Amino acid sequence: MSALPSTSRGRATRERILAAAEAVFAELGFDAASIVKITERAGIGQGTFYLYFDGKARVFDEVVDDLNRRVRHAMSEASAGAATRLEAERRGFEGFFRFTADHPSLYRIIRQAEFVSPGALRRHYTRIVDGYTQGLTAARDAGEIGSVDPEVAAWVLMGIGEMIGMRWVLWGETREVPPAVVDEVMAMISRALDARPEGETP
Amino acid sequence: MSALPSTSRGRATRERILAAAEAVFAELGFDAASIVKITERAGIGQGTFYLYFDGKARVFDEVVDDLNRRVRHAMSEASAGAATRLEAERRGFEGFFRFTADHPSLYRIIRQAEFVSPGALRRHYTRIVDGYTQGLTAARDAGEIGSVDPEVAAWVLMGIGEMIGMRWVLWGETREVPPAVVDEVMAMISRALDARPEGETP
Amino acid sequence: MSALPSTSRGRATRERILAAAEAVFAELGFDAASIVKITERAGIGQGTFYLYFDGKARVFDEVVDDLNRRVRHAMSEASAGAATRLEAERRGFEGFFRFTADHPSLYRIIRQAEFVSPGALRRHYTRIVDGYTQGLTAARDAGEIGSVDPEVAAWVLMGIGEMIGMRWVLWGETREVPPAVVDEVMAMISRALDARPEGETP
Amino acid sequence: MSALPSTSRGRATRERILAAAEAVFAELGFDAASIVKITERAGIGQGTFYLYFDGKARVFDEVVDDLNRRVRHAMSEASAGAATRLEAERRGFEGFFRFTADHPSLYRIIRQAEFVSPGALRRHYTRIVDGYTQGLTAARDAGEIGSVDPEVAAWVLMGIGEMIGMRWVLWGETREVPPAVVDEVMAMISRALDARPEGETP
DNA sequence: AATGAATGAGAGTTCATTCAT
DNA sequence: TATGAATGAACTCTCATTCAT
Repeated sequence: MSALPSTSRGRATRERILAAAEAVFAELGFDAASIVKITERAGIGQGTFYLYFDGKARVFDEVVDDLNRRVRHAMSEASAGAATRLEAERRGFEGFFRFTADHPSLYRIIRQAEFVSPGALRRHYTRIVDGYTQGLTAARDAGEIGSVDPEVAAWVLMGIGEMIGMRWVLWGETREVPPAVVDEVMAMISRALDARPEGETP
Repeated sequence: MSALPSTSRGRATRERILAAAEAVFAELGFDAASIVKITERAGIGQGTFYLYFDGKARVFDEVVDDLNRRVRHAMSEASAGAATRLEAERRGFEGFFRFTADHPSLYRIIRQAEFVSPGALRRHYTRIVDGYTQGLTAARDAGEIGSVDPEVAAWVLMGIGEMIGMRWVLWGETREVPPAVVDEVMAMISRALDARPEGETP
Repeated sequence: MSALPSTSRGRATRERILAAAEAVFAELGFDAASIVKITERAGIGQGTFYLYFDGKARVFDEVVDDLNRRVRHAMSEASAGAATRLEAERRGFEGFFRFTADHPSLYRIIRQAEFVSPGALRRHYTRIVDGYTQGLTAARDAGEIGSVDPEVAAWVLMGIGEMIGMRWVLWGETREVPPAVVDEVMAMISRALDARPEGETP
Repeated sequence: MSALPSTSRGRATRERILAAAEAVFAELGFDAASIVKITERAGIGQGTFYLYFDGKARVFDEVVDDLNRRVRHAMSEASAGAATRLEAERRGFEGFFRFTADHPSLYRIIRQAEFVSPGALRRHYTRIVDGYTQGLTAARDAGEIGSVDPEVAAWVLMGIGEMIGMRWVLWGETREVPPAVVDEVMAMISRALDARPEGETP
């Protein structure tokens, strides 16, 4: 039975466990990650772990939720203040790629989520997609893009982001998506969405 | 040290193990899948397993390779005989979705590959993408599509296929991608690739 | 090192722990009973426990002693004022059965005593038997019963009480020894002790 | 999942585990007995244990059943060939005391049964008592003893045997019930059952 | 007098792998 | 070619106890 810590010392311990867990999960994967490894990295005793979490699966859930929150924050931060939807999209993508580069753990951890807690992967993607869908709906209503189905388009964007990030950030030599590739991708997305050049009306 | 079987009986045993392994991996994931479960489903003794495979990770590798071969076969089968590149693309996608629906194991198994044998996931995607790249290069040279970068476009397509398949085949109620969604996706892809209407020259 | 409490608040805390421990031991047994469970039921912090007792085994000892004291009290209360030794015996048995029915914990806890603190079980039985022995010695000297060996007879009575209580109180449907059974048992005991009818001299 | 051994080697291993478990349970009690201690004494690996038993509680059950079978066998062996019921009873008791002296484990193990597997203790006593009940019923019908209720009498005898055995075999200095005590007890039982001297008719 | 966070030893259990048959 | 009994390292998790506050 894990309890929420009531002292500031307890709160600090909890944070240390969470951070250690994220690192170990990213490095070894859920299965190979053991409580011993997590507590060792957190610099605490094994028993202490169970004071804060009910088990390995529970920390994992929290780590996933945490990453999800942070990646969405990074994306909305990045796209804030963009003039057009397309510009927002581009900056959002760039924010996503940057976050991926800084936290390769995202991919490694997220991809295991499905087996650990059913629905976690879907929840993760859906939360991000929802943001896209809202933006695309607004853009379509404003005439910035053609009459695409916002939900379908949102999942399409999600897939593109995932795969491009994986290919160039995770597997590429430069650990970042080269500007030329971003340009190419954005051009394709722009056409796919039937985006109007700035100021033009349909 | 496992050896390739020389008798037909041996070959049959090997196949039984492979099939059992795929089923068990799909059902339980790599880690929860145990040799006992695999051998029990294959109807053989535990020791027999090691006559054919050097360990759990090795069967897993073969299962992944096998699935990869089969999904690519399904896609090329489906797109064979299409008049245009876009038509081929559409049929390929449909073949991919169908295979996914028939073998949900694909997603479940592939996603674990990364932690089991490093590079397996990348190899899987790269093989499929290579097919796309060749097709797109030919299409571009033939003027069927605009002057997109074939490799970037191929990864974009891969991402779209993955995510749409996951969203509608795995998580959708109908366990298949609704035709309307396929249409919408194909329309977006068509625009993204700057595809010329049939017979038109740039 | 635990100390006897000097304040009334301390004394109250000690009692709360003792009561909680008895309940938890009866419910779960010595081993499954944990300090956390005991302190939770007592409504105190874990550390507080060690202010009053040196460890789990020590509280257990006190609980056993306490139960022993209470069961002997219940028996002597019940038999007080009986005219003959046999009547006293009958009432004592009835008191014992009643106590057992009210505190099934007695059996459960006593039976574990042996492994927790060596000698505890023997001490428990010996204390009760001593009471019997005294009574029987007096009865024999007064000619109320035949010339049986008081100690042997006392252990015989102890065994009968234990087993009859277990059989009918613990395992019986009515959770009490039916009067007919008590009658039958008392008749057997009466004959065994060669008890003289009231007023008769040998 | 434990399986019955199919080879003679397997059968031998199972026996070794059972014997080791009985010894360790008797020495340390159920809780303090650990799988490591049992397997060490059996001279096998820890994992091997689980090939034959599903867990600690299961071996315990088998050990209890085994002891019960053996004690009943010892008692019926001892009383076989007795001329009268009372003689049979005496010899049965002596057999019981002897078995207890040879296997002090009986008491120590049996007494824990209740907490380990509910009903085990009751089952143990009931099986022995059933034997008594049959004998007493026959004796009553043959006029060897008075018209006592056989079931009540049987539990009374069970209780006497238990307590006398505990007091003199387990806790006595001689580790056996002194003949004088046996005589005294048998005299009491004889009177309690209203046993007729041989050849006499009621 | 009271607390509860922290600990680490040890519990039961699983499983990939080996090897004598 | 096939077997399955045996293994021991490693796993998750519990808990009596300590101690700074």
